[in-house]
Amino acid sequence: MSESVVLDPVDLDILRLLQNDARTTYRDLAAEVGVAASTCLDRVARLRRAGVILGHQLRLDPAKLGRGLQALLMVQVRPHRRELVGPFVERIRALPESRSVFHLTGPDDYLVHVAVSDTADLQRLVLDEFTSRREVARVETRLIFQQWDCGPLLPPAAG
Amino acid sequence: MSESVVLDPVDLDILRLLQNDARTTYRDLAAEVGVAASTCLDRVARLRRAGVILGHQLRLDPAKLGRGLQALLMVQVRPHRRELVGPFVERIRALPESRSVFHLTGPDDYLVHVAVSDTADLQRLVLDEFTSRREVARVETRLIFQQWDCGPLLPPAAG
DNA sequence: GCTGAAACGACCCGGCT
DNA sequence: AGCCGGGTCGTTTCAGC
Repeated sequence: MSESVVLDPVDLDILRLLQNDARTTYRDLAAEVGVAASTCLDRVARLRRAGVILGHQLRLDPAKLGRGLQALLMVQVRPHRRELVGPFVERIRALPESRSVFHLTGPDDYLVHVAVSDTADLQRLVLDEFTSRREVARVETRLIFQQWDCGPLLPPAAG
Repeated sequence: MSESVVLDPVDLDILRLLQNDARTTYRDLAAEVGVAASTCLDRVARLRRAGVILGHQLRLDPAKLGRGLQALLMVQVRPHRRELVGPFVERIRALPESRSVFHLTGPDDYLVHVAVSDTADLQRLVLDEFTSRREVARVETRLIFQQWDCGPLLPPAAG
């Protein structure tokens, strides 16, 4: 499923540029990477088919949508068995406050990134949707002061 | 900076659809939400100007790029002063392995989401880029088994 | 906010290296 | 095979209503 794909420098340039702005036209792309526009089209289609490109996503500002407070919830689910954690994850994913969910190694089984209106909203979320659940053994809440996104995700230098 | 913006049901529908596929054409968008294509264009431009829409991003599969292992690093930076943490964050952001960085409340000051090739690569990253730094007091590494993205980020129901 | 028309970009195809 | 160039068609975009 996740076999590595052979990517030449042109592919990497294309990905690098599209990571900055996924709406860059093939014409501009072509001018930057030094091939014809139609070739860019072919390359992108190939990367899409190969599963390297998963999709185009809109990045929104949570604060502008009335969700100015973000937090990470570290959750222990006990007992940690498939028939319990499957429904748990699906319930959490369906919450409008959830942004992403991680299943982790370590003492905390899950980490949930949430965006809420304020601390009262956060308290409600934690109490009603997490600690009230029988399978949730423990929740630790960490507020997010600030978040940074990092440079484009690209393969190791060695190729 | 992050004042809330007035969004009517048409704006919300547009955001909801674009979150699913940011490449939906204005023509299709218009048909779905029940306004003219040019109106959709105006709405999106307005949402962009208002800062609700931050940008269009390509979602890539880290595994396909030779980064099949992801982890969260919880980092204590001591002393936790501006002149130390500013450069620390910038250095971490510049690493090709970094995906995002969070400044948090709680015992761990920073959480860093990284994507690496394998455990050897992760060990190298932790030893060379984190624990070897004087300002890094402690690093706790949690592997990511699985990650889920959640539904579209939208305002609280009350509107 | 809609309509229609002009400009623009995406995309397909046939030939070329 | 992969790359290019042009032609066609759909989309975006803007002026006027």
